[in-house]
Amino acid sequence: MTPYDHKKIEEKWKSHWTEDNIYEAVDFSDKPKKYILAELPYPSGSALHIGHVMRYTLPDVYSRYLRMNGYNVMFPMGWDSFGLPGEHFAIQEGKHPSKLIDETVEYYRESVQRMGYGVDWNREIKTTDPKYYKWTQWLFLKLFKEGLAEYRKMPVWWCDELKSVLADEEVVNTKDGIKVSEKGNYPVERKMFSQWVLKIPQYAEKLIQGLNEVDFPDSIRNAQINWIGKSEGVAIKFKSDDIDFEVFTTRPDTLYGITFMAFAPEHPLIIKFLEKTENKDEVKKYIQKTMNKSDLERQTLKEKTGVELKGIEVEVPLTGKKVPVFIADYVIMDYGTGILMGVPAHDTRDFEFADKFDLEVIKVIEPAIKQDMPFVDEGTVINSGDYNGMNSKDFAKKITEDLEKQGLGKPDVQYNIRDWVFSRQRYWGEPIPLVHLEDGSIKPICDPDNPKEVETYLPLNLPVLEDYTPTEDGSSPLERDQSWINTKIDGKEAKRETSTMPTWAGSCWYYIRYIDAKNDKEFADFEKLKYWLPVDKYFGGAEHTTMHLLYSRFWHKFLYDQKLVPTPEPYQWRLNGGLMLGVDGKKMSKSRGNVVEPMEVVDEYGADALRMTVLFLGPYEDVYPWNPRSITALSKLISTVYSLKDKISEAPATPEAQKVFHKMLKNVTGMIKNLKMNTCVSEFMIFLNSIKSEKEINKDMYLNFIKVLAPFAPFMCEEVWQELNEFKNWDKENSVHIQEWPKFNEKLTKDDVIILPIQVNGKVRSEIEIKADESEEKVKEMVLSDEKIQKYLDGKNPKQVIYVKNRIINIVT
RNA sequence: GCCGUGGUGGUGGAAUGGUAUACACGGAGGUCUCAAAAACCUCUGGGCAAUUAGCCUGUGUGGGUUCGACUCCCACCCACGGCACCA
Repeated sequence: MTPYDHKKIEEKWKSHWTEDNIYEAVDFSDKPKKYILAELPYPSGSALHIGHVMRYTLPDVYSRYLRMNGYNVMFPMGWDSFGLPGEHFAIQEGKHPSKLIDETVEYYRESVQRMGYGVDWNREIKTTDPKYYKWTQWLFLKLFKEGLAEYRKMPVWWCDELKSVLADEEVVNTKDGIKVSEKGNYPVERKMFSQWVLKIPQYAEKLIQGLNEVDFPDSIRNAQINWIGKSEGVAIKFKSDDIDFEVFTTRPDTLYGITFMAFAPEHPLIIKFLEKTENKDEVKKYIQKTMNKSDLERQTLKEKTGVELKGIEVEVPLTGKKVPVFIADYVIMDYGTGILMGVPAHDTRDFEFADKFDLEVIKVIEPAIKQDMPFVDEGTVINSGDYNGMNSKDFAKKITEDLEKQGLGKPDVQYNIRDWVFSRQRYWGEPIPLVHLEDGSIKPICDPDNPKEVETYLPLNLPVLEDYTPTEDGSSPLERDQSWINTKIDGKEAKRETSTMPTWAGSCWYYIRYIDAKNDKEFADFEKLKYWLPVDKYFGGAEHTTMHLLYSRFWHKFLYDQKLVPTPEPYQWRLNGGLMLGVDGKKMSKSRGNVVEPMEVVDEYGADALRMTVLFLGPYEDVYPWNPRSITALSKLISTVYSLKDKISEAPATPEAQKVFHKMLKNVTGMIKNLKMNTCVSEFMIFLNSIKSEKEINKDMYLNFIKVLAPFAPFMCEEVWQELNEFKNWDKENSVHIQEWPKFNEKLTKDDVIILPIQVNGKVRSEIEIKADESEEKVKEMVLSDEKIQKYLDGKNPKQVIYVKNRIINIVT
């Protein structure tokens, strides 16, 4: 008996598989295609970490299963190597990112191979490779050409700790309502900057509608819809003497309840009102005070503040009522028109404001059941002229029509989603391929639709800067390289844009590049895209739900409109993976000392054992603490299977062994399809528990088991497969991983004798042994004559007897 | 507050409306051993009872549908995740 030497065996097969690229995905193969994708890692450590192992193992098992079932499977891998994580790692290590990243990628590739992931290495991509980011820049130029990229001076989130601006999505709320950076939880503040934005709101509707075409879990669908934040309502025209403006509302049915109007302090129309108002100084003072408030103050502010524009009135359309005008800090400038109609009776915030300023409250909707004000649900319309008595929902439609007829309003839709801040004043990113001319105009460095220009001017290489660290004032480190900045376009002096793109840029389209990774004429061949798209199954992290997953859908929809991709959605199906916590049940971190290094685990127990361990934990999407006992159990399982090869014989399997095998095969075949890998592992254990003490094990059965186990424990299974088949030299055609998945025999999965539980009034009281598929009559007869059951019947006839074939019988008395 | 997901032994978790707790971890006892580890075997939801049986109870709480409910319906409680002065 040879003990299982995981180190030697895993190293051997890793080399063979990689050298022969046995997991190659073939373009235009006759086999049906499956594109299985897992989010690409950003290399920012010494190797893959345990989170990656959690994310990649199940998709790998699944794609191996598909490959063995006759599919042309693509399971690619690449490196999201631009961006803050890599740059931070470089600063920390004191090395230049351009050097460090390549070393890091080597380690990552090595650890992916050590885990046994079945990747097609011909399709490997790296977002920092100029051959790759040439096309990232090209895509940006396409967006720019279509008016979806814009340079704008605007308030953006600035994080002093990270020395970087952040997109809305990269800023999160703490429990106390304070805004911090998503990466690292550092405080952020609003600052005015000139930034590049991508107009994702233009695709808001398409991004919502597209969710109906794909198979995403409700949690993800819901989170994206929530983030986009669609509200349907009416834009209503208001008037104050000669000043006209529009207000967005979702509740036109409360029009008769308006008792004031409120403007955001930043609103540009206020200047016009200032000339007329009686308390000009007071108003100016209020605005100044509000604007000077730090974001922190405004965020945590409990009480609403405001000031009345004395002497100014606004006329409410249809009703003709005149109402006072306020400036209030609870009105947000960038939502709707930055103005709201105050209906205190039916809006909690307006109610609070009216209460503080002692304003009139007019109830215009009567709830079915008496309730305190403010009442925000539907009810019966009152105090609204001719409309009284209607249901408020119907009234909303009616008044919208009436407003529209009189030219006083029209249906309108508003979205919460904001323009995506796309530039970063950091070194480690794709340079934005634009130049600024002396007259202030901005030009692309080439026309993306002119192949010759594209060939000449792209990629715009990132210059190698000795000092790449971020600047104190938030300007780009690229400004240190004057020779790079100063350039000429059409003979005119120009300065290059010095901002770079955010981490997200490269990952917006990487799944497209895998399809045609080496194309240097275009970003990808359309025919190949037609074959491979959409991604059939996409695995990733929940943290990307409103970032990468939304951003890449946005780019894809744009590309679809440009007829550059054949499908309206990139990903047909999506599942978010869970997390591995430390032994203590807390988030892994170096300071807590609870980090599990997967490569150390592989050294000690082998990759197969680690793979099985993370699969056995439970469902893919859940969060688990690391259990060091579990790895020993699964490592034992691997050794057990390996040692069983010494027991194989040509003698036919016993009927019992056959039954256990085919049951296991049937169950696993069904479960793996549904990605229930944890119960697959249980099935393996049940099978092994039942046969491991046999003196002899039938060779065919054992080899079929090895095939089924191969996606889970690829190294050990390859070793056993090669040995028992007596393949002397390695030939990729003989790999266990491209063998056909064994078929189970339905007949052999069925028991001949069944222990049938007997219930009396729904409670199990006894059981009898019956032949499988015994007639109902016979079963009933046997059951009713059962001694124990007779006791429960007490001489009476049962009212009803329900027999579920081969499963259960219930006697109702 | 709104939206979503979930709540099963000491722990991770299994269960097309059909014997709840498969499989594993942990625990208890045993075999082997001078001893320990490893390995193997038995037991392991709670309670009553106990040679054997047997009985009661039990999937967050309270109702309902059903011969039968972890599963379906209604109400509530709790945990986690997303959004949030979004008009």
